[in-house]
Amino acid sequence: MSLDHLLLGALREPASGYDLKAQFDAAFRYFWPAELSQIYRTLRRLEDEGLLASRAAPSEKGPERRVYRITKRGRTALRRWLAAGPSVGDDRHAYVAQAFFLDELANPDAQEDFFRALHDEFTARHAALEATAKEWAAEDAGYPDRLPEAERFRQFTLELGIAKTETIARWAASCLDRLTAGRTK
Amino acid sequence: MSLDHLLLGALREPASGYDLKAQFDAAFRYFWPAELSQIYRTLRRLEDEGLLASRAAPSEKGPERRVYRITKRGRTALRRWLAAGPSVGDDRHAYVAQAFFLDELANPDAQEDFFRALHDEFTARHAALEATAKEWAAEDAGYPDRLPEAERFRQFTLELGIAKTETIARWAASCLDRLTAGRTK
DNA sequence: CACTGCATGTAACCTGTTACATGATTTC
DNA sequence: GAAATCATGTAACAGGTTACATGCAGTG
Repeated sequence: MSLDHLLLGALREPASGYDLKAQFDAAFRYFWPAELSQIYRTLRRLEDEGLLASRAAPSEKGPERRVYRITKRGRTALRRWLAAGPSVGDDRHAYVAQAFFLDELANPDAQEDFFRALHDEFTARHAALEATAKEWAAEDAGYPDRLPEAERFRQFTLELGIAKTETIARWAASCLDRLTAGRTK
Repeated sequence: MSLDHLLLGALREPASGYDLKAQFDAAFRYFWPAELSQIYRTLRRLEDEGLLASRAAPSEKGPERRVYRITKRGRTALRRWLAAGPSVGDDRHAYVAQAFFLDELANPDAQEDFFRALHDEFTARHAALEATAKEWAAEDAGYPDRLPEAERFRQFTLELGIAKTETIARWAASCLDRLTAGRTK
């Protein structure tokens, strides 16, 4: 049910499904991607449940927009979700499973390529998040301390992304080192 | 389709669905949990596709077992998956989304409780993985270097789990510090 | 005889992805 | 007039969860 609550959270400011998709791509992508079709479907359901309300609004360009806002009951549901404490679900990481079975790839070059590719991927993700942090730093006075409350929590989540991608990239590099060390010895 | 390949990987040694569930709970839980009902369903499909073969076998206790083994085509599919390079899917972490909206919880105590709970959770997970590493160290001679190849890769995945849980626990502690610092100031 | 562990499964449901359909407005 | 962007949706499918059903064998 997390998509429900993400939409409730995002709709503290009124927005259309299309707007929300943009927000997901820009800000939520790293911890909760979502497709437009799913967003629309969920918005309608949340309205049926009374957690959202919508009205039609003219668009500056293109067809009519349906703009959603959160209701009191929606806000209550959002707060209840937050107050229930962190919901730490399951991890599903196919690349870890691949690493687990990598001895099946008897060729040492292929094994090394695997960890090299992982290292490159997470180094790139790390760099992208660092770049975002720099943008935020340039925009907000008082960064990174003395931020307004909402920005502070957003800052926290960005920091986690940076720390995690760095950890994974470092791990991949260390695996690669040990694999190549075993060969040249 | 990752569950398919996890089962193929696990079935380099023949096993029943029930055995596999035990293996998922013991070893794969941290990167790919799976329910029995899903395992059974998938095993049957993989047999239909010719990637697995099964035979009935008597059980020492309880009803007859259905023991699966991987076929040549299955092994090829497994190798192809590994050789295709790391498949880095999407992350979906509800607790990060909660942190993102945590300003909605106006009460500072509740905000701090959130990060305290996160810290405790990941510290516990970290400790559990460290304990597993110690067990492995006690069992395997030549740990942590000079391990047989298969064990080495399992060791790598365990290390990643340890490093990631530590990173997250540290991040939560740092958020908590900054929240409390802001209050007493 | 009840309980626990072994062992296999079905059915209903929920969530998320992919492909497709529709149509308006602005830009080249 | 074609392409890009805005904007909303439907349908089919894939993957995962939950609840339930069945039945054997050993233990207290």
